[in-house]
Amino acid sequence: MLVDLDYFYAQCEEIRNPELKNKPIVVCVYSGRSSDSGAVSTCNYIARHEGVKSGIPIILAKQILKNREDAVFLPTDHEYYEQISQRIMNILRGYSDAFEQASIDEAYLDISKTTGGSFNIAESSALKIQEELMRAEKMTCTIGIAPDKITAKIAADIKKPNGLTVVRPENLQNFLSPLPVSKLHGVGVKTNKRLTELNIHSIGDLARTRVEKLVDVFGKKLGVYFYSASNGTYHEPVQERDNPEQISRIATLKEDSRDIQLLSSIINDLSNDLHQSMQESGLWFRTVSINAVLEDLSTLTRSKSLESHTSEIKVIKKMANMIISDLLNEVDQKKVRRVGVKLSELIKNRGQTSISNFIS
DNA sequence: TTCATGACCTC
DNA sequence: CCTTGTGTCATGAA
Repeated sequence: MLVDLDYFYAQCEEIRNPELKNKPIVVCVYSGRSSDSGAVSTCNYIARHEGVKSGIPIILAKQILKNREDAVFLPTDHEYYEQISQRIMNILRGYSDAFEQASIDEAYLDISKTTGGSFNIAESSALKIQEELMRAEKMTCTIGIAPDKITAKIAADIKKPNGLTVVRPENLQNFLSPLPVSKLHGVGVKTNKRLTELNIHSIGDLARTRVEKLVDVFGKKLGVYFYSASNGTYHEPVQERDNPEQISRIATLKEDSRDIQLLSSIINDLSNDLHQSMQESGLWFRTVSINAVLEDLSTLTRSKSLESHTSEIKVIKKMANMIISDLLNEVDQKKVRRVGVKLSELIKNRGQTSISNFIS
């Protein structure tokens, strides 16, 4: 079962302030370059019906909604959404044999045992979940149920918001085969184009393609994945995600620059933020990366690794500053538009009690 | 094998 | 007109 919380950030805002419920709500990530620079994170369905969607520039959303005087534009309040998410995830976990939170607003539940494999029982569990989330948090969600994670996710996409779609094993092939390959998790614009060039349009087309050919074109992992997912034989288990692999912060500069003083101070802020978050979760790092988006929107990454893990803020700043000055030299005249710091090769530190310490 | 990097994807 | 954050994989060099 895949549970997807509907238009999550915007719905959180509706819950905080129910008066907004009959207005178009647009939750925005403001970049600070100019008053309305930035992009739309999420919006409610009233805004969607007018043509607003995730990812478009805020200024374009304002254009689209210029005749809706009731439109509301809000900045993201991640802490608040996180609190609601955590409470809901705890409720959902209670319905599952195994639980996997995929993002702030999505979770997979293995319900094989609790339902004894019955899709009818699964369907009524889904309705119960929807009732409970409404009662406890006033939140709607959309649920997909299927024999595997990939199909459950596609199923949830069929009817939303507040929807429920069940794909039973006997309908699996018929459900999947007519769908466009772009419905598959992992097929974005680029991959879709490559598949189209191979005359592979539907998931059925993909299922009929020899796995050797897919591996040839897309590599081992993706090729095998496409083959099993399209044939409904993707059997990856639902499993709790452990510590993150990496943690990063990124900022957009007020204006493009290559002033090392300025860049350095931004990097220090990002480093402080990262360090705090590492402390809270008891993580140590071994690799520091700098990600830069230049004025021409090209991006590049540079990284350095230590011999052993550490949690020292001084080390983050020192490495990050070394990398950024090298990087400025490398790109000679180009200015920087955005800069980010990433810590990776993470481990849970000693002294912090956790299951992972006992495993290793 | 490990490291560094870019491409791509998702939300 | 162009945000933020997390993750996977392929590739080539060390």
